[in-house]
Amino acid sequence: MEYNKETDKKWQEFWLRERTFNTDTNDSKNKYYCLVMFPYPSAALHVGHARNYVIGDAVSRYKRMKGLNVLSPMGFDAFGLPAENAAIKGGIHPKTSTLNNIATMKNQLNTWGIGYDWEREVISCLPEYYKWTQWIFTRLFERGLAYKKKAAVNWCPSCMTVLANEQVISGACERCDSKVIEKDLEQWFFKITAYAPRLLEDIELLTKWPERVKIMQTNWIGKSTGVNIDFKVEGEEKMLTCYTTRVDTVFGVTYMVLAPEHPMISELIKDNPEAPKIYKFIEKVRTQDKNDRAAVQVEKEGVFTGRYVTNPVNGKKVPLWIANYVLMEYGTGAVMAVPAHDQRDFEFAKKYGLAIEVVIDNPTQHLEVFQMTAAYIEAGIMVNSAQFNGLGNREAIENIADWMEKEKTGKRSVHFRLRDWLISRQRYWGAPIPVIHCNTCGCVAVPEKDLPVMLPENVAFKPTGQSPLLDCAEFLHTTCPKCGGKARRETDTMDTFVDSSWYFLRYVSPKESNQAFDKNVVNKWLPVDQYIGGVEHAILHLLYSRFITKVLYDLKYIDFQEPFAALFTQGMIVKNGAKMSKSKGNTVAPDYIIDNYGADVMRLYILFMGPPEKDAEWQDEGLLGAWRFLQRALRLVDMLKDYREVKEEGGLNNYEKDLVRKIHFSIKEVTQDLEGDFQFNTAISRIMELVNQAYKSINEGTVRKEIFQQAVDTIFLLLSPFTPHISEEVNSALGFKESILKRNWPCFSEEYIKTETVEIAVSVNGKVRDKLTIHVNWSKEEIEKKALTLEKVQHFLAGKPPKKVIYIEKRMINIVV
RNA sequence: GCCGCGGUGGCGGAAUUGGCAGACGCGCAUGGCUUAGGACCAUGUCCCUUUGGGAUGGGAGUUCAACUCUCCCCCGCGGCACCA
Repeated sequence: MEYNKETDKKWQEFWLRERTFNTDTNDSKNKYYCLVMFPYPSAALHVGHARNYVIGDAVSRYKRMKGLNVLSPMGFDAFGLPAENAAIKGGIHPKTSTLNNIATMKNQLNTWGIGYDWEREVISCLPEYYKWTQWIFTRLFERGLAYKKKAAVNWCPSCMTVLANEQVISGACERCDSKVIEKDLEQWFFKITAYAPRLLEDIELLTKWPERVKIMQTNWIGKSTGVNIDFKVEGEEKMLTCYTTRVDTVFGVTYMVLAPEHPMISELIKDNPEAPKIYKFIEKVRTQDKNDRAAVQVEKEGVFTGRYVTNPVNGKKVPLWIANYVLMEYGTGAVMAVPAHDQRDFEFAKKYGLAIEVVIDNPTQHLEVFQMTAAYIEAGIMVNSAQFNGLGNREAIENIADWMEKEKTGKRSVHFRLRDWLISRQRYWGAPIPVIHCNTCGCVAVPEKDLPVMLPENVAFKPTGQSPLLDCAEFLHTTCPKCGGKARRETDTMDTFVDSSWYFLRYVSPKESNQAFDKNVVNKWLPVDQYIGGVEHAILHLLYSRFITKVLYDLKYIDFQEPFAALFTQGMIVKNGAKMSKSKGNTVAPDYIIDNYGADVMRLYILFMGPPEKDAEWQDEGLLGAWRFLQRALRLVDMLKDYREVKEEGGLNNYEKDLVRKIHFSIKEVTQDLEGDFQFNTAISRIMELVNQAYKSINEGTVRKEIFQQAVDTIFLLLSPFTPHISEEVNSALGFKESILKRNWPCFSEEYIKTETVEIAVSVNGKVRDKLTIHVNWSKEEIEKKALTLEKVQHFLAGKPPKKVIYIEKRMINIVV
């Protein structure tokens, strides 16, 4: 039997014709929603991309054969910067290039034999989709969860737009790697911080998510518990609130520090003759790029405000400073400084000659301030802390917090590292934010009947730092939906992560023109049963999607709180030790492989190369191995066709027994591998062993045709999620009329796997010395007796009786001498 | 610095969860077939000083038995990071 490009084509057309992958969502019985993260449309896919879809397809095909009603849709995350940047360079409109790329990509996915329900295709840059992205925005806006504010934001000077916190990687833009600077700008935010506690708590519900993703989200949300303390500013009624997790050190405060961005600074220094100097310092810090400012090794710098504050626990007056090491975004932007027990404060105090006071003593060696070269941050005994002296500092944290709450000098408080999600972008290729600015009514959401706010196509979209839509008069000028007066449209567009934070809801009813999704169907089909994608989305996309899902839940549009029941994150394919990328020139193009070997060879190798959740090194020779294996398996089909009927009377002979056992054992193992954590690599190696056994039995003994046929049939049934074209071909050659997907996944019986005899290892002092074939009914004593007579064992016994004998059933016997 | 993941032949990787380390595949070697190459078939393939000894990053420990458990250390990858 031959396998070639025509085979691929034949079956791809067959699936299309038979509507094999089109799912009726009205029937949700035995539903299984298998979702692969929708891609950004790119023209040049490499095998690294292919891995994603091949894994998803293997899962979807396997589940179909298990009798589940599988929904497997695909779409495109089609807004975004690359198309816009390419357009600026090459002059092709982003819409044109994006739609072209989509066509190319769909075609590629088809040639790989990936089965999707293309009637449910979702393209985020088309008005019928982004209408509902805008609608979701207006839902959030109405609840006060979308708001505009002037804030210090991350600005990428190369992309000429703002970035969400999540898009800043070590102080650089995640897309272009330029250093991000801070700017004060009026921007739109989603109030994801309001959901921080739930986003954190509900991680517990995600039992089928990888641990590492959950940890990353936990860290990103970054909960910390501590105490807010009000320090009174001397000579004013004003209070300055600081946040600390180390309330045990509160008696050791010797100064207080504000972030340079702190809003009260101007007021506090207005009478200070040194004010210009202070402003100069603040300016200097703020124009520093974020990465540099955040680096630990950066010298701590600060300036005295001329003001003093009072520590409420002991009435001590301490100086108030401004310093580069305090962040406005975290806590309250004000920090109580305890140089004796915080390394940053210690360095700062040393540099500016500020007091240092020990309040936690080292139990093993008494601390003297003048001898200290670093802050003492270990556990210790409270000193100089009034009634708390003598306590361990760990328990003092709770005691002091209780006391301060009672005295009303402080209040327990929880802080999150998570920031609100900055969703506005000053770029063209995105969904317009559906808001109208009216001089009398203020910010007004565009009413649902006026959605979508269409993105005009005829726009000069050079990045200038301002939104390109500002230059489009017919877009900009409008009337206020409330008062009908002259008004102006919002010209910023939305972060593409807004588009992708709800697309999984759209697939179940993609053609809906009156609502974002059909509530009934969504509630039946979601949460997604299996979500598959790259680990690079561990924080951004997955956190945003969880957030939007919770918002929609609260607004009663859906009745589930988490969008993805199970998550699988596959590893990258690397070549020469590096991630595949065009710029590195180490990509491997699937087209070449498809042309020369066929889709199934590529699919098989990709799945065989290693555990799917781990990175894997691409080796061209590996393809050859997959090719050889499939040829070898196909030759069995030819052999079966010309097989002479064997006259065999009575029960099975040993060759037949071995083959039958291997058939059942393989089904068992492959099923287990697929039911577990998608261990395709070991599943495939099991099938290889079955093929090897088939050859062995046929070559060395006589095997009845029906048993041989059962072996061949099983091989291709088990292979079919991985190599669907070949499997369909064989399935049809064996006389089956319907798609192999309509057949049941094979069953096994333990009865056939059992053996009467088994070979066990015989070890002496834990070291294997010999083998022994035993009958499964033998008692431990019998086996022991046999083992002790073995020559190799005798050698080690040297005439003495064994000290101890341990028998592990059907595995080994260990003799201790 | 903190958190997480990982380290097994020449290579990708297995190991029933404490029970025969190296399944399966690549590569390599020898032979067969072939005008030749490829493909295919067969056999072999951890190392050594071989009645034996040594090997799962290094070192210790628990155990009859450790890739697997415990402790210390080294290396690689990923996330977070002046978070008070």
